[in-house]
Amino acid sequence: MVSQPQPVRGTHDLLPDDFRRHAHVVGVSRHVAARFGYAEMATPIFEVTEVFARTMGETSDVVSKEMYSFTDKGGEAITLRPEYTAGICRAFISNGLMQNVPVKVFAHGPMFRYERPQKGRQRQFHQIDIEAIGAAEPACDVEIIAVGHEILRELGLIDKATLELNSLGDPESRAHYRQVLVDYFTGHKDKLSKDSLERLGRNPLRILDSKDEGDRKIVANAPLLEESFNQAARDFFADVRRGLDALGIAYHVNPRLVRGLDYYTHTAFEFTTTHLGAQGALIAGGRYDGLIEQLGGPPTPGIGWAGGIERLAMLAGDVAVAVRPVALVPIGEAAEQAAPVMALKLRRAGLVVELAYKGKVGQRMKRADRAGASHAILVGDDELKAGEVTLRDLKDGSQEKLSLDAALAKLKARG
RNA sequence: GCGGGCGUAGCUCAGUCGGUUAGAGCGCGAGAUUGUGGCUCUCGAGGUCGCCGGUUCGAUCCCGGUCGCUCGCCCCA
Repeated sequence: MVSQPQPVRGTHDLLPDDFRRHAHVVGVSRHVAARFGYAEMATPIFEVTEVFARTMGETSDVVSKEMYSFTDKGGEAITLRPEYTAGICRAFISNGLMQNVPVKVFAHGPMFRYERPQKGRQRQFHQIDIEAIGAAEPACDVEIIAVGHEILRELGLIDKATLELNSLGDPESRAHYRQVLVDYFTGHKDKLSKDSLERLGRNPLRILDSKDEGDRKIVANAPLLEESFNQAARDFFADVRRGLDALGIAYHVNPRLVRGLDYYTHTAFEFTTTHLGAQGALIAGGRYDGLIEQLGGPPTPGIGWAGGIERLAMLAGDVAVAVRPVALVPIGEAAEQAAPVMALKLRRAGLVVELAYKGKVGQRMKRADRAGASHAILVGDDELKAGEVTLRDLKDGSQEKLSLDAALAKLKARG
């Protein structure tokens, strides 16, 4: 036997049951987003590598080791998108959308990161994404977080999630804090873990998040971010918290919450869960006021978040099939000929019809049952001649003879 | 990229202290029931025991490698 093809490591097929769960997450998100005034859009699945390299920071893990990059036949450096934000910001610039601010959008689709797969982590995975570009007010931060909160609520996951909140301050505050931190940790250089020593040069804020025992002791006495805040940063964060309080959205201020990507400022947040092993983040995002400018656009504030569809779907669990079908079971030559026409008529009327075209009557009924049909419509040659069908309720086994139109009316009435 | 665990039927898993025909449940197919599904009973199909190599008279079992999955680290949705 020839060796059988396998999916590429870290990729997965979405069989109908999986797909239904995914579609449910996307569907709920889309509707909630629409109610908040976010319009759906999409950008290409790949971009010029520069788009991600410039926005996410050369030193971030995503850019330095996780990108699916290749050179196309025209010699262009291309990368499969590892996240949505950069692409949407690029689209904002390319399409001159600065005329339309604030641009509030919802998007979803596959993302690609070359990582070691784990539970809730794949190389091709899917995200829902919300962005509000051109809004600098804390009210927008509150709204963005509220969208995520509502989505989790409608998915029935709000009890499994915690909102972690922090502020990284404005660029001035953040830069100041970075220096303070570097100074502090440099003083404890000899006691830092190897990983954190690495972070010191690359992304010192990350050390705050370290899981290493020794690091944690040093971190415990580290200067706090908010001590570096200027008045503007302080006021902004207070406004965001007030807004969340007003909406009754519970959160936990976590001073150690820092984002991996360089472009974040001010509000940073994560809806986390303890139900997915090492992968806690369900939805994560924050404000990125300098990003558009970094990409070559005009100075434009922005804020957004991304949510992992696989993770959300895993937690949300099974989703029932929306509509149970009706099985049309022809018996005999003439009925077989007539059945497709009858089925089409029912389908045009809006019913979901499973046409049983194989096997003996018993087998056809068995298939009807397995397809989850609520009713079976049996048509024999004699019934056909009489202009009748037998409508059988598969739940209680009751059945009656009536015209196809009458059966249709009855099924429609039941919904 | 680093470390641990695991790969036996479509699925969930037994099993062989290394020995001839590798099992169960579920699912699938046929029949009991030639115009009636679910329940029951009978029968059946389906496996190079992940792959390659080594040790051995003999390997699904032991060893090495490899691929895949999984858990954790890094990082992230």
